[in-house]
Amino acid sequence: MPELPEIESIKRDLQRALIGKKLTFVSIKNPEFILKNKIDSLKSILETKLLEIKRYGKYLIFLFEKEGILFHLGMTGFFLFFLPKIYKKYLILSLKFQNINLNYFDIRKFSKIKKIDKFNWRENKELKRLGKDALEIKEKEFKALIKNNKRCIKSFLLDQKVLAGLGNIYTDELLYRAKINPFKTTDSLSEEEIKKLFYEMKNLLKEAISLKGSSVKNFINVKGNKGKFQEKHMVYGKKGKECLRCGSLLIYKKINQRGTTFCPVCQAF
DNA sequence: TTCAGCCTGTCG
DNA sequence: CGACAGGCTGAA
Repeated sequence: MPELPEIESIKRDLQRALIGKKLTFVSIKNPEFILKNKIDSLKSILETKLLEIKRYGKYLIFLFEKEGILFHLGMTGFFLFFLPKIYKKYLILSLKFQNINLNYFDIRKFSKIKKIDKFNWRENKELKRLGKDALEIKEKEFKALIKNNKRCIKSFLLDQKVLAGLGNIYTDELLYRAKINPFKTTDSLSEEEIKKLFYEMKNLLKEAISLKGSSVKNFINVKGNKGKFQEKHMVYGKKGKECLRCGSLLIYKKINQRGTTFCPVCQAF
């Protein structure tokens, strides 16, 4: 479910509420899930303070005094400061930070939770194989990555090993804004197009973060509220509708098993 | 590079 | 009922 802007929104909400607080109680509500994630126990973080929360790509990293915990929310993972009845059956983990309860849920159970080394958290196996974070990457590095590649631009943007953070919503929205056909190969892009792509990516992500992410179906933030960026979507989930720029009908095709919506005219091949 | 698989829900 | 869903992995 969540891509970079959603994870960043979650991170900011969690930070505001939890930094400096001591983890006083942990309760595992779905032992099979925790077992599958190979977490033997969470004792090492109990009774220690939460010092920092980081985001890298679509990962969230909680740094406690002695150890870190990494979360990847998959398609349908979410945190809430309360426990609604309707979500009880999806509850994985309950954490108590002094006076605040934090519950972690996952509907489809594609998420990942791991204990990681606090000091070298970036060296963790999962994080190490990610490319540069989409918010942090510099124009020069972005250019170099693109030139070093020759598959279609959509697969390139989606590949977390190259660029971390973009998912299906934001790649479609980005390619629409940059007026680039998702099937175009990276080596066919002009300097102009690459530059446009880079700046549109930064703007798109910043705008999405400022509106607290996109809530198309499941995404809710820590307080249970929806994001607002879905109101700004131009193509995602709009196949068959008219392009807001030129009026042509938006087309839907699959790329890498992912639904892809684009305007055949504005984003001509 | 493709494609089933991981799971659960919803929509047509 | 099948197709699809903000993701990702591992095997052919």
